[in-house]
Amino acid sequence: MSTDTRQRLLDGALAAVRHHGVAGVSARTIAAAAGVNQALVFYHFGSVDELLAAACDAATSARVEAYATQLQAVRSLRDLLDVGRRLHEEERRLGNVMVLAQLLAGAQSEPRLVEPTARALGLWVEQIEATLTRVLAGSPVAEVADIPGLARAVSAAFVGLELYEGVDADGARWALGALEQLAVLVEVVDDLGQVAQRALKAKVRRKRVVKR
Amino acid sequence: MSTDTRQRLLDGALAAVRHHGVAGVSARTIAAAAGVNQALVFYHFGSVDELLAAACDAATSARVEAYATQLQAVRSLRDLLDVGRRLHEEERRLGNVMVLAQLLAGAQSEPRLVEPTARALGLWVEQIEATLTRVLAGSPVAEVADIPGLARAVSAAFVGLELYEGVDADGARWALGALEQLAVLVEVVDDLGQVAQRALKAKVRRKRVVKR
DNA sequence: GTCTATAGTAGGATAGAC
DNA sequence: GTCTATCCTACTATAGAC
Repeated sequence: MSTDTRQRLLDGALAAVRHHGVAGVSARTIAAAAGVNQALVFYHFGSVDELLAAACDAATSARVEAYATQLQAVRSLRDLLDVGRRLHEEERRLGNVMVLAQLLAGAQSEPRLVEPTARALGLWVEQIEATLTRVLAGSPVAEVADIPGLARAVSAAFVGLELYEGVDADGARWALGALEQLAVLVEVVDDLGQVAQRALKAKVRRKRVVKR
Repeated sequence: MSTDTRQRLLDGALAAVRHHGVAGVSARTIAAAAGVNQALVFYHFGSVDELLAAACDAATSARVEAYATQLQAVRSLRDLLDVGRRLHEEERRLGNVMVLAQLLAGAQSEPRLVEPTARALGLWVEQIEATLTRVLAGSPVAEVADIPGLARAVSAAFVGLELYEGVDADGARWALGALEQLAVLVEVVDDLGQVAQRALKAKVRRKRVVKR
């Protein structure tokens, strides 16, 4: 059946990227992973790049959707850290972040991959941004933090950490732990009394004025 | 001359990775960029991967050395941000972060690239860690922040940002701006009076105990 | 050390049988 | 829709002339 083969190719493309990286992926390795004939890559998708683009789109939408409800339930920074850690571990286990990292690397010199990878990363950014906005509402941190920018930084950082993990697993775990600990600082600030918070906000505003 | 050709190949390798990515780099593209014959890649380095490894090593040592004195002169967070921004812009202009990102992507499925890329990233981590340790000494932030872990997180994040920049330049700039602004929070905390700082430190310690 | 030439392999893509 | 067969290109790597 056609739809079945298409799906096998989409799955095979992800598997091949996980296993061989962008540098080693080809119509042949994808077809092998999918258990179908090599010519079908071109029949169904036209070219290897277009198949990779489609696979990236499909995989990311599916994963983001799977986490949307969990993220929407997040109300505190502590919740966010819990969901974030679960999300990171699961995506890593499924190899999805790796695929995104590899395709981003490929997109740097393959224009046809730019749009799909940007869109995929954009889907994650969207979710993270909405969640951060909700969680940090009213916090003094919201005075300093540019939340849309922060959501983008977090997304990019996870890609970098994934690549780092591949060459130094201990170092990457260390880095991840440090980021989680850093969130404690935000909690501490949020737990300050009203008076101290107001003083802090004032200080922050003064700094920002000076800075510009 | 031999040493001249070796150098041309090392430079050519970096140029080729910048231009074609790991996925598109080959003995031929490197030789073309170096303006030498393709067979010399194998004569001087044995294989493409070994040349890439050597180029990665050489380039990173050179760049880290070039920044070591500037980083050692950093005494405040404001200094660090200034040097950090200059460093980031220059490395980006030279395309060095891109090379590291591409080789990290390649290393995920090419074991021979693991050691050189880990070492290259390690050189940056070393510098950043030493600088952070110096700058944050005595700050309440040092109570929460696991500095070695943070140095690793920062290094990995820059790699991710570089890849992000390739598919969404505006988003990446936004992210970078957000991270710089976040540093203001640290400054604010550092500028608190003695009493407030002591109170904050105590709060942080309590949090950490609870957390474990 | 550097070049030419070439063997051998892998990949993109298409034509045509089924 | 799927498979076989095939063309063409680009690659790694080496042998051998200079």
